[in-house]
Amino acid sequence: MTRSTDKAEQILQGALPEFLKHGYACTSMDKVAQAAGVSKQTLYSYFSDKEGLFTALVKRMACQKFKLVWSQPLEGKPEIVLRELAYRLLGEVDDPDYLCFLRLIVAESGTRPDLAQLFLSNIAQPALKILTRYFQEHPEINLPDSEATARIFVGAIVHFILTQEMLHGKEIMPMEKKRLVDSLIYAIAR
Amino acid sequence: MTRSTDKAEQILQGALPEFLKHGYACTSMDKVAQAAGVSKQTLYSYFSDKEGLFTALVKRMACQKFKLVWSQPLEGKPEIVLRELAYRLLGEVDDPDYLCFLRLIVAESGTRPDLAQLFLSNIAQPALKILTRYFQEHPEINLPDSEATARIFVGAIVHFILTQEMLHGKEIMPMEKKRLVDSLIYAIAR
DNA sequence: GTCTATATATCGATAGAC
DNA sequence: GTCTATCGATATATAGAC
Repeated sequence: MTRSTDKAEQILQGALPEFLKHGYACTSMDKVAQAAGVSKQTLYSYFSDKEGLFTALVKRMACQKFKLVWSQPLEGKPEIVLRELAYRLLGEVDDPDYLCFLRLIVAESGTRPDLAQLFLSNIAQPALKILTRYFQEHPEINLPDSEATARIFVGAIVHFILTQEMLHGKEIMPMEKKRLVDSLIYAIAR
Repeated sequence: MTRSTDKAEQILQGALPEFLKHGYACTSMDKVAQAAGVSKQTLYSYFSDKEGLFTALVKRMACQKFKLVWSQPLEGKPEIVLRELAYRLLGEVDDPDYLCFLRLIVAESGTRPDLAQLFLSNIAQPALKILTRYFQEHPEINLPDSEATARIFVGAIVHFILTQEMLHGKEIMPMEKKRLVDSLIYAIAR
């Protein structure tokens, strides 16, 4: 690893919390420079402009920091595996940075569709594929459409995170995780 | 209706497409004034500042333009009713403004939790309540938890809209609406 | 009440010293 | 290569003419 990539890393690490907290428009290059401990000119020597820095940062987050880590393959009794999987997904939002990252992707998806698709192909799609494959390899669950059912499973959980955590529904329309997971498993693997 | 509220209406109508298209930060008061056909000073005579205008606009959208309209109560055979309901929800995103509105709510939910909660209580929660009630009044579907199941139903559809339309997943990981709806009804009302 | 003109601040990006 | 200083553009918000 060369010295220049170290500096780039330093910049990206400084920029990360700024963009996560304030979003693209409300993050200034001055703040990034200050947070990274370098001058503004150094920023522009490593990244072409604000857009380039942001793009590099989102790629880094989608490919490293928030990359889906489902190391071990799914094996075992459906009710156990699906319950374990549901709680693992629900647990990801215990990281506040992850919520901010999701918010950022949605917020910028209108003007930066390529970043949204990068998120999908690196995070959402792998999860769906693993789950789809599990359904296919366990015909005892007897599903008519493994892929569509995988989307229902993931969708119910993502929607729960969206409403409860991201949109602050916890306080006005609370729902216990256990009730959602129980009903989800009843619906799919009863 | 007084003359002043007419003018306020005119401003809000001009501001609507600007905020929907560009988001809060990238919408300038100059552009709003131009779009509404009034001077900038008139803006500030009807609204205290940019924040006040934006808040009033989101309230208007949540209470009027995008308010959930489920006039007729849900009645009939579960498979028919649920299918009809699913397609009605999926059809709402044929309005591009609705997608932008959702994006805006999510984008600003970090710094404006009150607006996110306004969206939930005026749009998301009523939908869940109506569906929950339908489940409760149709015990032949035999669900262990009506409220949790309603969240699964709505969640699967919202997640579909989120990934396919908002995050532009249509092009890289397409899924037919019919497959999702079929599997959803199989999972819940089989 | 409404418009033109402007005050003040901050942004992204750059030029020049070392 | 890195920093300090600054340019030009644009933002919110306001003051004064009519």
